[in-house]
Amino acid sequence: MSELKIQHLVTLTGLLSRGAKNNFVPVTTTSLGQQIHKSQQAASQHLLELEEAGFIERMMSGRKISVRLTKKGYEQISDVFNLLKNSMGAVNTIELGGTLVSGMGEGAYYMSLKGYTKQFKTKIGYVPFPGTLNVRLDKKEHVEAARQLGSKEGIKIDGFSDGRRTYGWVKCYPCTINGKIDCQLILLERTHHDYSVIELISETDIRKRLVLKNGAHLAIKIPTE
Amino acid sequence: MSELKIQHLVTLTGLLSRGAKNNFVPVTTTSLGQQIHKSQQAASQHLLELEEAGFIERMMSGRKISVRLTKKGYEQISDVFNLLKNSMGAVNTIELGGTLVSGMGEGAYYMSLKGYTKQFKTKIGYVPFPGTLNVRLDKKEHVEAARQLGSKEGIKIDGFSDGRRTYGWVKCYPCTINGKIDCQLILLERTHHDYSVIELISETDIRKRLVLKNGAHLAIKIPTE
DNA sequence: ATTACTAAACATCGAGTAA
DNA sequence: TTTACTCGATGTTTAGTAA
Repeated sequence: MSELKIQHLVTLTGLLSRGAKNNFVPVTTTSLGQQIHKSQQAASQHLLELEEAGFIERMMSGRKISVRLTKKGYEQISDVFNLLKNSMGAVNTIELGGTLVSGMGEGAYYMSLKGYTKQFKTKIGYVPFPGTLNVRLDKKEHVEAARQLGSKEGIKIDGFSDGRRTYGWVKCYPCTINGKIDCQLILLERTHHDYSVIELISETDIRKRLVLKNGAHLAIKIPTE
Repeated sequence: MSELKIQHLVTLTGLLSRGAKNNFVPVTTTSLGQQIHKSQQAASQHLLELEEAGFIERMMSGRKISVRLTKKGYEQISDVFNLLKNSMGAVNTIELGGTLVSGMGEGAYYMSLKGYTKQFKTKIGYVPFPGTLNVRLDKKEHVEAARQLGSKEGIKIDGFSDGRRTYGWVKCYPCTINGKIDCQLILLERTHHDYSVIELISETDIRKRLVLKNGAHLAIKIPTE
């Protein structure tokens, strides 16, 4: 990762933020210590060690110190920055894996109600094929990830009432199956305590398109942000 | 700086780069140890402590571990990233301070030679007012910064010969005086071993414009990059 | 005021090892 | 195989203090 001792990165960053990239800037070990939440003595030692390692240049005028980063020092901090940048950009998808199971058939019924289909048309752009794909998540961590998904923003289909009973909201999350088929993972208000089986809807009949039988394994990717 | 122990930042970054932002990802303490250049035991301990501090969630299936970052964990690493980002962007100017002194008068003579003025006109856009502003740098670190400036790229005015003698190159660095007047700091081949007095040229007569007497204090800012 | 030394307290690490 | 414990070695920080 780096020649730089990790503890010194903080100190180096403190110096950088004081403008020590190009200029010698005056630094007292006391103020630097406060900045890095360490003692005056620690700051003093860090400066000595950073100089020894060639990351900074120190210049004493009387008892005062001025410091600036060397090329090497700046490059080190820059390396760490890039590492962090790359790591942060790394993952913006949630990946789930599971087994296709037969639904109860109720999903198909509910999702084809006028109260829902009108909203689907405007909010996800199509009326779903009648019938949901039910996928059992086999791994603990995938169930947990699905639960986490529930706390994120999705496309909200509002609930409604037909006078006799009420129908809960549905949240849609665009995703892909096996990297090929675009579909929506839906979370239902009425079942939102069980994340071990998820439901997927799509414009076309996915079972037919992928020639899927119950027991087939599916990989589902959900982009986030 | 952060609630996060600095030593754990590396571990957290390692997890992040494995995609542990949204998904639980399987992690063995041995492989994590290798990734962060520490032992299996250290990695194990880091995970325990990171969980305790609320930065990650661990999930054990048998002897295997899956891990993902919590919101708090991601925010912490994101904070560090932003801190670094801000620090890195912080300073792109060199700042010098010094006292106005009377020049030898030779600067004025040399700079008004045809061999130079023709190049000034094309390379910095004007023919400088005849006469340079000499500024004595009073602080050690400013002299050092000026020396450092010499190793950077500037606008190069080539030397020339009039048949009897040769005249050295001049490097120009755009800068401002007291945040107001645009001018050029010039480094001369013939004097480039002494950085304790710098010379400034400008299109107009700076002494008059700023009503400067010898002994006046000047602040000079030189943008870099 | 300042830097930086010493010595003791504290933290971190890895070898060995249990489960 | 794993994870994670104990414990001795090593590294780091701080209090006290000299200069």
